[in-house]
Amino acid sequence: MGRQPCCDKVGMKKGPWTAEEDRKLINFILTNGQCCWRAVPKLAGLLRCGKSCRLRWTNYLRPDLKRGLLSESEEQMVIDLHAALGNRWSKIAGHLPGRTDNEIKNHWNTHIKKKLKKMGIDPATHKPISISTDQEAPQLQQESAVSSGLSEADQNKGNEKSLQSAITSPLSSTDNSDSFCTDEVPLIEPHEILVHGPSSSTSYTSSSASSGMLDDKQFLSLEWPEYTTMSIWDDFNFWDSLIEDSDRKLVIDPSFNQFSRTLEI
DNA sequence: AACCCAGTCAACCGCGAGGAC
DNA sequence: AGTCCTCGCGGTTGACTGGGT
Repeated sequence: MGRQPCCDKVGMKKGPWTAEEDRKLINFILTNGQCCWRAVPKLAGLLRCGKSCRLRWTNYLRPDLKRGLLSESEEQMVIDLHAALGNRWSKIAGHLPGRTDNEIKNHWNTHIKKKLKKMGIDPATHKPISISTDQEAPQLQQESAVSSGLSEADQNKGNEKSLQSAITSPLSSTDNSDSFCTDEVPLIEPHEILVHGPSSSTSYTSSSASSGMLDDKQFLSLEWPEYTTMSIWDDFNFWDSLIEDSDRKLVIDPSFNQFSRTLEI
């Protein structure tokens, strides 16, 4: 029996997403939550396969995504995690809140690989490419290991274990109690996304929002605002605009995995 | 101005894991 | 136990962009 295609390719649209498609998908997910992806395009009125919808959402439309280049500390963390985990991008992404596996993978292939090679480090093994030809490499590698808290022995054996030491100093947290288990992909749990109101900082946390949880009664039905132009993120980040709006909170309904924008009463 | 080329990144493809039946 | 289905992952592709000539 042949493998079934992920979708009926006839009539399916491919290629870049249009603003209208984005709007439809966002609308649908905000209204219905993330359910069976296969059903999403049909229900949302999209001529896309479910896989494409899921990818678009997770890699681009999700509200908890950071945009822009990885910071130095994020980059260092990617290097450390890659040394421990290899090309397990989703695991690596799990330790970098707001970053996607695709984003990290791309960044690795386009920036970090080159950077490491320049430093005389083999990006695949994280070892010096050639000690005789590049005297800088050992020192640099040592620096890297020191900064990450990984000993060479750690790197050579028990990668999963050594990772623990690497990830207990995540950029995202000064409190180690919040560090992630390596086997867990700490995608932001719905109940964890919360934009604080005027009383707190404008930033939102993906690691611990317990102190800011809202009562269920505070959820109000969502009305997606009328952004009529192209990709609503292109000129400004819509979610940021929500965040910065001190009168509103952005939360996800924990029971339905459903986004709701709530008004602070 | 036109062309070429390398870099970047969004999106696609195919596979494996895991759950339901 | 076997089959089917869905989802998620990692590798790859290809469109787009900016710099160089």
